[in-house]
Amino acid sequence: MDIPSGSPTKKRISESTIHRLSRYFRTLSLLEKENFETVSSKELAKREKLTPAQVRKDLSFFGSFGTRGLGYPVAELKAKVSRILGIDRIWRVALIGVGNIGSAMVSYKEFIKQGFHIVKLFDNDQRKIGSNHKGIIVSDIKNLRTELQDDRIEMVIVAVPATVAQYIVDVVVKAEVKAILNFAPINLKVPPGVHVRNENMAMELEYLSFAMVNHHSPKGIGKA
Amino acid sequence: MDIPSGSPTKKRISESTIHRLSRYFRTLSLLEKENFETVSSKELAKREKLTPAQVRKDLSFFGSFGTRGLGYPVAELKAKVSRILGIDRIWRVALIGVGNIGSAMVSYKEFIKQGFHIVKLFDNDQRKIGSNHKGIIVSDIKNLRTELQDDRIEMVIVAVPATVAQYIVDVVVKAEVKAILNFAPINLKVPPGVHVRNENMAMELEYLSFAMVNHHSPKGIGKA
DNA sequence: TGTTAATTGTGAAGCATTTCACATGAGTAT
DNA sequence: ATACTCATGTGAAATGCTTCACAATTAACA
Repeated sequence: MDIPSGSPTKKRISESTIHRLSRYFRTLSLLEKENFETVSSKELAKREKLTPAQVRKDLSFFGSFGTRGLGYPVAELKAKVSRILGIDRIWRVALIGVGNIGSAMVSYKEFIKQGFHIVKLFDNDQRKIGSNHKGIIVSDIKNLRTELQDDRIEMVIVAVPATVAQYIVDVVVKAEVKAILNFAPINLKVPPGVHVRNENMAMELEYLSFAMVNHHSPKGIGKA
Repeated sequence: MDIPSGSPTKKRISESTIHRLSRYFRTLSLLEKENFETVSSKELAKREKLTPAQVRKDLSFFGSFGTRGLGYPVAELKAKVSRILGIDRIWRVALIGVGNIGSAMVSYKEFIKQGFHIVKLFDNDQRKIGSNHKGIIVSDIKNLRTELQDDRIEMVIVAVPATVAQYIVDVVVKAEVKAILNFAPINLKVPPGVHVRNENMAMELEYLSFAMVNHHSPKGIGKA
């Protein structure tokens, strides 16, 4: 339906392409608010600091969504991209660990905007269990496995200390959750078929640090 | 001492290599705690789910740190990597926007561990200005430019609403700060020579979403 | 209705990154 | 000493990603 039919060989789509699709989605939402009817690959590229060819190639992996001479219909393309990313629906998400980062994530607007609904919170701290965060009552982590299953949770966000993250994830895996966003700074072990993405804010600061000490100009050719 | 001298052609180092160096650094810290004297590219690769060749190639861009037949000396390699990344020193960081994410970042352990010291906080909310977060008094954002300069801030973390992020960043740029970690979901415009990295947690959830709807798991999660 | 201008979609070329494969050097044991 | 083993460092091959360049297609307008 969305992918050109008669293509039996599912090409591997690169991680970079998917990340760019996320960015296109965000920009398309903005363009929609700005009342653009259509947008060219040129304009989209300009806003994302990419080449027009890159934009067209990314989209072409999934179909032909534009009109030659005109560009892409904004609303329609946005719908297609959200379909491709799988965010044309609601995902039921649980957050494990209501500490500093966890609390921030409960209120993180970008999640809700894109269909990620945090519907359960877990913690092991008696002072937090039973308390209310943005309308959600914190559950005891003792019941993690059963509650994840009973509530048909599809994704979890792990925001617990590194020391217990693997233990928690083992339980999450037993509850047959197949997608994990991990904030703990460790390499989690999961069986095949379970997807893990790591979020580590220090890595981006480290990149900045590297860039600064090497005097790389962001655009350009190395050394000043 | 660090980079092979007499190499006039500074090869461009890829973003992936830098990110992997961050990961090596973290793993080397762990290995050090586990009392490993040396580590082979094979072992490092296993822990990071990479190939040994990848590890060796990454390191080889910066010098020869290993001993044939033996591997790499853990403590020494860790020191070299931290030198390469520029985290063998303290960076003076300011955090702008003490909201949900901002507050979480003040307490984020990975920053301190790697030399990123948040020494200033800014907000525009009168109720927050003057309050104390982990020993730091929140400053009025009105004084942003002068205080950034007076306190010799080298990096800023922008955790303000998207609507005001560009305005804030313009001030930050005027204060001659050259490195920005941006949590606002917009594409910031900065002049050449200013480094920006974006952090958007929703993007990783979107990647998970994509992975789930495309790549069915081996055991088959019943989705049609 | 024909001509012009715009912009897509896409093979192919051009780069960049990863992996291979092996010579090389270091340590160890006899 | 010599032989043997291990694991690095690195050109070269393989793979993957981005950009180019242009035919194809559409809208606008005379």
